[in-house]
Amino acid sequence: MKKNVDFSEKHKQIAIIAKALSHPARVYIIEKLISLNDCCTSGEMIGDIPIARSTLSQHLKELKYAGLIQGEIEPPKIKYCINKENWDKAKQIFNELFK
Amino acid sequence: MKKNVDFSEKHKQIAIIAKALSHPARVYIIEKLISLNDCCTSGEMIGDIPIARSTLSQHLKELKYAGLIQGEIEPPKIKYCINKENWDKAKQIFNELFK
DNA sequence: AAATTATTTCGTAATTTTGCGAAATATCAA
DNA sequence: TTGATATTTCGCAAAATTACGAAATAATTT
Repeated sequence: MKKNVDFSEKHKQIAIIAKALSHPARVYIIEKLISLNDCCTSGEMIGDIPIARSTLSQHLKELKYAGLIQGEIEPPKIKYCINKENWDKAKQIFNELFK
Repeated sequence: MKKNVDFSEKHKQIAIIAKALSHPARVYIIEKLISLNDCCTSGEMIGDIPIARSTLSQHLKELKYAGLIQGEIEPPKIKYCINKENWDKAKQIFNELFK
């Protein structure tokens, strides 16, 4: 006997973005990329935060999965950048919520 | 051997608020209270979402703990309301992030 | 080919989150 | 005082998150 209701798509979407921003490491990454207004490697981030490289890598992966960032390979480095399109969508959704 | 760095207070604060909003049930609760521009009991919420009463209660507790809502006892009901002061703070912080 | 550099993936452990139903709590009505 | 109403707390289980170090990958330099 299941209830004939579900969370709305909008509420799910907000939750997904909020979840992506629900760890200080991920907030740091996003703010870094925004404030630089440029891309950045994980090696350039690791010195600022108290976690291991492999853990940082996991957080980058999550942000990528959520669509908020993207990685550009530039051997032997990987430059991470804001995914502007999706970030703008997130912006809209949150500006609406916090209107 | 620990690194001599920590996440900034601001990044931690953003993460805490984002975490509070990282589940569709909690987004639903917040939006409900905002759109009503009024308070609301858990009984008035439960019909709209696919979770048990006890689970809803837990989500309300988390939002209360995060400071985003508050409960006003009006026996035998409890009316939940936005904590306007803290919601406005959250607004500021996120409007800054999504500027 | 071996070493170096930058980063990720793997394996694992500890902790937190999410969820439920049953039982508890508290107030009001009959 | 018994019953009805509204909601929470408890006990538990399943799943997800966070974290680390070791090993793997991939490209370049020596």
